[in-house]
Amino acid sequence: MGTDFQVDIDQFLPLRDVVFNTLRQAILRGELKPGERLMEIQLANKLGVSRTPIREAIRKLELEGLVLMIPRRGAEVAEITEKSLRDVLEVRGALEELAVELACERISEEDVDKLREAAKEFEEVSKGEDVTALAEADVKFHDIIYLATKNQRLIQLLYNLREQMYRYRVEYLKREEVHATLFTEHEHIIECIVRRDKVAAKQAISTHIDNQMTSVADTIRTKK
Amino acid sequence: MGTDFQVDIDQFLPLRDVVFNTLRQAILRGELKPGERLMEIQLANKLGVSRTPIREAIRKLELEGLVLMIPRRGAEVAEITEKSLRDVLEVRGALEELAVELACERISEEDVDKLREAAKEFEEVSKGEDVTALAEADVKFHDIIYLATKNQRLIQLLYNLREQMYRYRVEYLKREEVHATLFTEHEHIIECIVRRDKVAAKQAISTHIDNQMTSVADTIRTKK
DNA sequence: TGTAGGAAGAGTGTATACAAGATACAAAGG
DNA sequence: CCTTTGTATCTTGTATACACTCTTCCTACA
Repeated sequence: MGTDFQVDIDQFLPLRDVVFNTLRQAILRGELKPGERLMEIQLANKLGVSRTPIREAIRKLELEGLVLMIPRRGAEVAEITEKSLRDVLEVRGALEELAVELACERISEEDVDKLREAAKEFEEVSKGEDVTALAEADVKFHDIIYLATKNQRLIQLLYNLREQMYRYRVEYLKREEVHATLFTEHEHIIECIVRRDKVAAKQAISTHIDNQMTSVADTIRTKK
Repeated sequence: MGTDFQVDIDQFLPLRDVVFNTLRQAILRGELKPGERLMEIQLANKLGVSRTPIREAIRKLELEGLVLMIPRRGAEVAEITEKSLRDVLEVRGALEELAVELACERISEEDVDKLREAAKEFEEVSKGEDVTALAEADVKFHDIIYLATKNQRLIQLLYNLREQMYRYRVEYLKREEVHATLFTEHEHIIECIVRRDKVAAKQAISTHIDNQMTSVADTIRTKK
């Protein structure tokens, strides 16, 4: 009886981390636009904290390359150019290939089943209209592969690189004609992993990323 | 006539960056040992600054994974396990392969010449006893390849991954019997790049990294 | 003797205060 | 009319102060 005392986990997160996550999301989702200045007092007032947590959050954003520091002028949101996105995708491609390769070696039968489920769920969701849900289903699918690598450093880098493209990934998924292709690609990737066929798996994931690259490049050009 | 008034650029480095670099070096070179606590007041006194720059530096070290944050207890130097180094080397291997592949496509004739020079210099230095100089010569060689990729994100990641292994790399280079092998491998890599032979180049760099992995794993085991 | 309780100390988390550099604008001089 | 200089203001960089938590150790009581 009585209430379930569920602690709000955010309660225990230091403010700097709350601020960091907030700003990071805002930048990746395009709410804070490239070139926009991040002024400490202004942000502090807006978020209802002091300058200290703001500054500490900005230090992390700085190291992540999401903001550009100008001496004695503060931080501004880093520009995202087509070039910089291409750079990210090149790196991501290589690491995704590594990931499926390692997954072929290390994935458990259980996780293969999870992978099949995730692919199925992706197909289901793709029949609807909810692009955010679709993005999440896609994330879920790829996460299983990432985790199967058992390489913590790799997992962290892939999470990061994926988030860097959040905005553009959503644009990509808005194009309904790609949904079927994506599903087929997912199925193909699963097949390769089941057969533990590294070479084919790398090929498959590489195609998967290349398609995204082309689409993202288009999106950027037309949006500019 | 008159003097060139050249400003000391380091004069303008914010203290947080000085502290960040200092702590980073200390950790990577093993002066601050894994598990050791980084206490703010103590560090502040030692470095003659206040807690603020210390804290901001720690935020960056945190994001880089060099320190582990324990809530309300502060930062401690992250453990480096054999597993975590293997993880780093797996990732580094994949990115080095990407780098030579891109270098094959994008390197200029000029930079190929520089590469030859750097290899020669490495050979020269390897005749002496100065391990630090040898490490630097090796860095110089690989930097030329990195820069040839023209991929800023990749370059940054490779710099970072390399530094994470500074300690172990130096141990590796202390073993004189590997010097000749290294030189041969460098020569081979250059050949492949000159022929613009991506596949062979990837193979070559992969061997190069694998050798390091084996040696580093040995070093860790014996040191433990 | 062992354990519970509490007080003191140490250290982080957060806020604020102070210093100094950058910017913008206005006024003065050529 | 343009340039230059000075001043006011804004913002960052750094230091310090305060609050709160966790640990530790000592004491008192069972």
